[in-house]
Amino acid sequence: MLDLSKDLPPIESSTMTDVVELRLREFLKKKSFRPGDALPKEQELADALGVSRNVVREALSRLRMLGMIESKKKRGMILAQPDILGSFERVLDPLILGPETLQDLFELRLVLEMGLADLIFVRKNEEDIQELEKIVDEEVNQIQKPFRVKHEIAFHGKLYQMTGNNTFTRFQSMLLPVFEYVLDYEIKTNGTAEVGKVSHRDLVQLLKNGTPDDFRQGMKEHLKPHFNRLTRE
Amino acid sequence: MLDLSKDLPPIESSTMTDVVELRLREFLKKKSFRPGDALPKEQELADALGVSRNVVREALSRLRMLGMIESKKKRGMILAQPDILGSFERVLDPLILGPETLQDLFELRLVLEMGLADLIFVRKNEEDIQELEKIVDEEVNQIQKPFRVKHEIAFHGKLYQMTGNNTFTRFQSMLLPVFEYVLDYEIKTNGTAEVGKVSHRDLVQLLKNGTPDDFRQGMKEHLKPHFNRLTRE
DNA sequence: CTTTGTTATTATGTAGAACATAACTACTAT
DNA sequence: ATAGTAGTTATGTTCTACATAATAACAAAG
Repeated sequence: MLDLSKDLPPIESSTMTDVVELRLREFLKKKSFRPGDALPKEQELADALGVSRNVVREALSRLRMLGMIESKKKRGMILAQPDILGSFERVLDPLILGPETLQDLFELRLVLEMGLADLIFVRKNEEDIQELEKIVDEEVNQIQKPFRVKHEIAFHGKLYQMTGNNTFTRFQSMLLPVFEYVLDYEIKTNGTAEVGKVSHRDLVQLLKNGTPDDFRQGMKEHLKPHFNRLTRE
Repeated sequence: MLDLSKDLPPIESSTMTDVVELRLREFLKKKSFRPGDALPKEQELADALGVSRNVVREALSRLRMLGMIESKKKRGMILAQPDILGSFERVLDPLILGPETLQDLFELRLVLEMGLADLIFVRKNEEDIQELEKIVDEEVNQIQKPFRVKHEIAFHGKLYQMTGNNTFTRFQSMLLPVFEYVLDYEIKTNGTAEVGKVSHRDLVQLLKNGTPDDFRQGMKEHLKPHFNRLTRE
């Protein structure tokens, strides 16, 4: 018997709302509105598109969630600068995401931290180093799990922040629950989460006296246990 | 005169739809539904929340866009695996994003490509190398701009694909318009976009015979012109 | 003449009812 | 047992109506 589902994939019927959402996004791009520009009112859009105001509102509600538009009571709607990470935030829940995606995100973290070195060295300053040292100092003798996690977050979070790249920083803080989740899973299955040979303190030293490549090598050692878990797909 | 807008930030009144969207997301997490589980029907949600079905639908429309739920005509709604990059895709338009965000994303690319080395070496195989060589061969003598961009995309895109990480690959292809935009801007202002000393062909050689760190060093040289543009914030 | 209070206007926010439609169920007929 | 039929139901869509807040225009007051 031949596999029908291969030759005849189920038709995906998009709803009016889907179409309107797409059309509106195209409209915003094509007209090359500038942020702050006023948009046509809902009823006008509905009339032009030939759908009910309700459908238009559902589509607009989506764009509003993405931050592409803002609506004020009488003034109408205005184009806004969308928040690229806002929608990310809503979806990034370890309990909802599938295991493949979680693995992808975990790998993303490894790649990011390995690639950060150059940017950090361009942007770092004395205060940053001092703050890192402070974090490391508080870390001593705190080996219980909740504290370790807290310092792990503080240390690596500070590294992202040192890039001066706000998108990075927010991205990292959003990915944190994912890392924690994967780590917990790792502990449950492997018994314990190994720790790399290079400590946070070592990394700070490399940051002060080393080159970007030195720091990157240190980071690689620090993350080694995680890298060892990577499989050939 | 003191700056009133500092001391008295405008109150942000969230609409019912915003609240309902939040409540629904909490509801989905709290009840720990599994993907595929059926959700209460719209009218029940509306009654429970004490709002009109219209508001619930606007909120559901958002979740549907995020891929968190799917609706079928009679069967009701079911929880789905959200697509973390889907919403990204809608927003990632260089014409809409602000210059700071574009800069952030450009830096993200540099960080990613510097960090990819280890993952690539874990996952690479003979076919990948051959395909890369093929891309490089076609590259020769094609120095007109559209062709150069095309090969640039083909080569670096293949690198991402070699990670076997689907999230990376999609991410990269979505970021492409941003890179192109920034590069065009660079050419317009600086006259021309410089090219690093290490060519694509060199990188392939490093991939075949070198270590991850060799490859990374090569990539750094390859991207050097871009790194040189980084400012101390 | 500027500031304050009032009113009218208007576009979004919210509600409710109604019908269309697709998908599912159960029954029926041959 | 298969195909055809009718009934049921939850989402998709439309329409109407009203609440509400922001704005403008104007009137009143110092």
